[in-house]
Amino acid sequence: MKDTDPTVPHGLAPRKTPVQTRSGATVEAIFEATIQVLLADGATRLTTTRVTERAGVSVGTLYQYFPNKQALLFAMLERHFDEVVHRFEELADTVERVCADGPGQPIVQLAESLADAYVSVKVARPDRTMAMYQVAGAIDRGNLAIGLYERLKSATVRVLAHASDASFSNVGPVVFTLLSTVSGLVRATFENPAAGSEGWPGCATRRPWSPAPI
Amino acid sequence: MKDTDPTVPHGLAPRKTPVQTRSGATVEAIFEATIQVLLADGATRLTTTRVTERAGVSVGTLYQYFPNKQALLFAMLERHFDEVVHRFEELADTVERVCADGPGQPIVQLAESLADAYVSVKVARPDRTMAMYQVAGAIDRGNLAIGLYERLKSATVRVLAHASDASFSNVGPVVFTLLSTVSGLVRATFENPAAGSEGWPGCATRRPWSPAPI
DNA sequence: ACCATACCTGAAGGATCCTTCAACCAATGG
DNA sequence: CCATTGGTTGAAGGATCCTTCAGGTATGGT
Repeated sequence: MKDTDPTVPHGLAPRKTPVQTRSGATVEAIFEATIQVLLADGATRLTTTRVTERAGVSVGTLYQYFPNKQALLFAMLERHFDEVVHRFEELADTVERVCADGPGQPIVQLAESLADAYVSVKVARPDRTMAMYQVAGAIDRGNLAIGLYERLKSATVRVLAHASDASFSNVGPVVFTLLSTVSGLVRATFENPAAGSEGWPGCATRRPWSPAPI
Repeated sequence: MKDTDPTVPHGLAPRKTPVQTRSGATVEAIFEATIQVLLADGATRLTTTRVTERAGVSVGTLYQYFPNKQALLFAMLERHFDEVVHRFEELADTVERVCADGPGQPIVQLAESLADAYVSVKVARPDRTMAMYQVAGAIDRGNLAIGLYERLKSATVRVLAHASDASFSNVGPVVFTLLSTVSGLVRATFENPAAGSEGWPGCATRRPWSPAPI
């Protein structure tokens, strides 16, 4: 009965969902261990055995919840992304409530709120953010975001609709550009802490290297 | 005597450089095959055997030029990035020649030229661009760009210096932001052709999926 | 306290994969 | 034309890695 969700690529759906509290903690430990292994050993050395060892459980346990390694990574990606989406929807709700029947807010302020929402999720868990960057390329994201991106987009549109000094005839490109540039800047900053903070007032540069945008 | 270049991480330096034309073609074929395998089978299925099969050479040949798989990917990344840098330096030369002792150009135009330079390299070889995105996360980029990013930065600074209507007290953050946002937008467009072109006047949307910014 | 279920274990099968090396072919220049 | 150096081959060793499954343990509702 599983593996029917059209938004999840074939063979990547979780095998079962934890029902007892113990197993809930187990899956959580596996997720956390995956991040640690990813940051410590890199994506190429990410192994089901290494993950389960670090999580303090047996390999078989992992395969109880995920049909294969890809499914584990996919689930992590989905979870992380869902958090961003959720944060955006919260912001949209707030903005709608505040600007219920007022004049709205300046577009600059709305854009800053959106950027803040995005950054806040990333900064809250830098390790997870970095881990996601590592696997994002190697994963078959397929139609991961076919629904998730739509939600992100509509939340953004809802926010942008309350601009007091701007209105968009077609928001599509606007939203895409906004999200792409913000995520690009954030990603570059995470991956190049040296170059990212260098020269910025009040930012201390620590690491002496600076890989650049591919 | 090899593996002494401080800008190349330990163990990732090429074993030897082709000297005859035949071997030059071989290495080129290996690079090309790597891209194809990357796009066809994904990063996780990228295998030295698969690459050499597709390149029409033997496995041993690959290991004659690269000490290991990582080194091959690293060399590709370096080569691709070097092309971007080169394109930027060309642009800087051109701008300096044109604005030799004139009033310079509007900052908007200079920024557009820079963006164009970046995009032109990416668009010239979409396959290679996509391949780079796939491996960029999984590769130990280490100090890949410690020198390469400096060149990219200084070329950008040289261009920006000829703005007729702007001057920057510290260009560091400006350059970083410019490059990060442009690369972010380009990457998102490459990875999400649907969402990237949707709603843009004169852009035909083809694919029905749209993974979003991680 | 008891039992149906949920959950966990970890050795082992089977499948790749990375890398080497000894033997063999091709080119270049004197 | 021949010797030297450059280039290629591909089977095989050794190392992981993914995934399963039969057997055992914990949980929580009754």
